[in-house]
Amino acid sequence: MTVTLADVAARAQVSPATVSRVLNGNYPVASSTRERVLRAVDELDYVLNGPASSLAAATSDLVGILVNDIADPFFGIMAAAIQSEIGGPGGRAGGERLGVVCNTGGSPERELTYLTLLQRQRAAAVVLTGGAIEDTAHAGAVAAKLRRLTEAGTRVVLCGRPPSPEAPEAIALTFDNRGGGKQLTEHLIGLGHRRLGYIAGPEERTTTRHRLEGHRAALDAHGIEDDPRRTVHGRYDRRSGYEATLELLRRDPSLTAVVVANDTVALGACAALRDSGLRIPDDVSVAGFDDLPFSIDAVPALTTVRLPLSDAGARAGRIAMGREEPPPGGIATVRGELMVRGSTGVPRD
Amino acid sequence: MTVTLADVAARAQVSPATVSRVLNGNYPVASSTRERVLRAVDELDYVLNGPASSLAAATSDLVGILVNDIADPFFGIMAAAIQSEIGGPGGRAGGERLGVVCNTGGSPERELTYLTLLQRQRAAAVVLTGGAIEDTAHAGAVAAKLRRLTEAGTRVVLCGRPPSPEAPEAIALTFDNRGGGKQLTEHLIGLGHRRLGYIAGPEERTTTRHRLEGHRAALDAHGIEDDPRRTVHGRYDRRSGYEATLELLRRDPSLTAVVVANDTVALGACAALRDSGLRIPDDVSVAGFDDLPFSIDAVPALTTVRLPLSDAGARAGRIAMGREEPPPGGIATVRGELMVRGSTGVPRD
DNA sequence: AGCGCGACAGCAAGCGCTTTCTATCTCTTG
DNA sequence: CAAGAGATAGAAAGCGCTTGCTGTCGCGCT
Repeated sequence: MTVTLADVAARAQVSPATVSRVLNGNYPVASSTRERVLRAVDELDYVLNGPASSLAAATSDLVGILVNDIADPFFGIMAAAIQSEIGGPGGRAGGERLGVVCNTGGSPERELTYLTLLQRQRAAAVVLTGGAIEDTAHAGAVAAKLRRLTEAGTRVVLCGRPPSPEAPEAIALTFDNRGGGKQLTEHLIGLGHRRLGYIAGPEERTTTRHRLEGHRAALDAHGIEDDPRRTVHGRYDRRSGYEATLELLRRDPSLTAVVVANDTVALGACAALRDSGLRIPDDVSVAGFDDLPFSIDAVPALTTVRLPLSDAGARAGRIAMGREEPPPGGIATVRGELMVRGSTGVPRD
Repeated sequence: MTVTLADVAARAQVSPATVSRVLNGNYPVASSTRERVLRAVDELDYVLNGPASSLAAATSDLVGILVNDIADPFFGIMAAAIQSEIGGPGGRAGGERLGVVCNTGGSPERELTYLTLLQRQRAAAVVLTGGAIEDTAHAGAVAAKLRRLTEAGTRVVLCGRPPSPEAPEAIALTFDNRGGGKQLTEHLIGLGHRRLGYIAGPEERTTTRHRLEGHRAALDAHGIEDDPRRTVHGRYDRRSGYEATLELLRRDPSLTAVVVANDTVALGACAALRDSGLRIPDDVSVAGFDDLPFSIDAVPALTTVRLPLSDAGARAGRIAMGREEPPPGGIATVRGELMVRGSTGVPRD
């Protein structure tokens, strides 16, 4: 048998109520009593029964963090930052919460399932990270779930994800993907490039769309025609970047620059260019996005847009814990910073 | 008020017991009744109360995954694999479990706290990944916790972590770090290197120690003296690799090869060498460990030891779910595979 | 001296589910 | 055709905790 509150109470010669109060510290208890109780807890090696506690108190100490791909440092970094603000001994005592990260793998069903599971656990808060899927039905279902969660007292925070008009209660910390994409392409145009390829992420994703829109806005602003054949979609992985680059090169060998969905994909693009006998940036410039840790180690180092992943995550975590005021209007835009490095240069000839 | 089982029962005109049985599917229910219940569930948009359910059933559907650094793909990849086997809609219906990853940040206290939190939640299983901290007191405390968890019916699996003699109930899938380290150094020795630097991970970590032991075993086997000045310890990050390399070079500029704790650190080492005007592998060969996705994109591509992170994680996940037999004796060693690539070559002159 | 009040401690009523034990009812089977 | 075997459904007793409500003191006031 495991030790229960009652066992501790018996040992400390007090009522279960008192033990509960000592443990929760939300009610006056004489210090002598408290000590007696704590000693008993220690001696019996008592561990609170979470489910029972959550049931009785109608709240739990779970905080869910949804990520699209936990193996991707983009999410890993955010998740680490969020979790560090959420609990365990990282935060100060009192609100000892269990920050749990759930990997949706980018699948709509899994996203919904996790949300349900979290709702079932009566989570204290939920943080959704990264781009959303742009499917009306799915977006509606998610919004409905978020609304339900909010109603049930769960705090909902979006981190690096655009606000949902259908779930306005959710606090949103959005990345300025459009602005970042624009900066990147403008940088390239400024260097003199006119024939730019674009390797986009998966379709139907807000992140993909926004970055691409920024790119197009830049082209447009400089009167460069946007040839649709110069854009290729793919997954957010290295392999995809490799293949997309080959495809782009096949379609138009005269490209002088390639703007890529993110750094991971950009690495694949670089590999494809090298394997095609092209030098970076002499023959083709390459630009990534996110500024993940390894990007500076690419050879040449990747020009990219740095997103303050860690800061944004930490802030989202604090908001989720109710430890920081939400931004006015419930929405804040987080900007990226253009990092010009060796992978971009003036076009050949 | 949120919807309860009783509400559903009323609506479906059955008893709460029947609703529970329909939901759990562990008791015969006439299909007409089942349908009526399911319809009611749907109409009322009912979501089970997890804590109540866990309390009554004395089990929960939580599975904890402890990682040292969630921002590190090494852990991210394992966590993704474990989680994919654990639940959400990834697995087949029935065992819908919430796989939650907890980031200890390599801190002993956080590790223990998370273990307690999971114990409190009456987790169904716990998977500990990555190297353990070699501190007698802490190891003892962890072992004690694991024993308690096991006693309480929580399945405990170690993935990429050596078995603990004090907690023999835990199933262990260990990486052959020693063997991998040895292979790497032997490869270098085979190429003709005699003055090898070694950049180790943090001290007091099993992974660090084992890889280093493998390195030394190889040196020893070939009669090469192990000059302690050729070994530097550091953290598992890029920065640390950069600094350690500079230090190594300062101590002995005649080094012709550097064996590094892992790929991330190796990237930093490469950067330091480049910044020092040394070519890889012409002047100095570099070898990493783990074969993370970006390692092949380093220039030159990193020679390293590939660990089947994903496979091992998946297997650990299945074992944790009781869906696969544990290895005989509860311990299995997972070997790495030497990947020879461009970053290692014959020594100069 | 009599009261009121603050500071503690305990009682007991749930929280929403699971599950054992029982009660029916419908079929087989001898 | 009676009786035992299944197949279903319900009643009710918790699971271990939290918390509103009741005491019970001891003490400062009037």
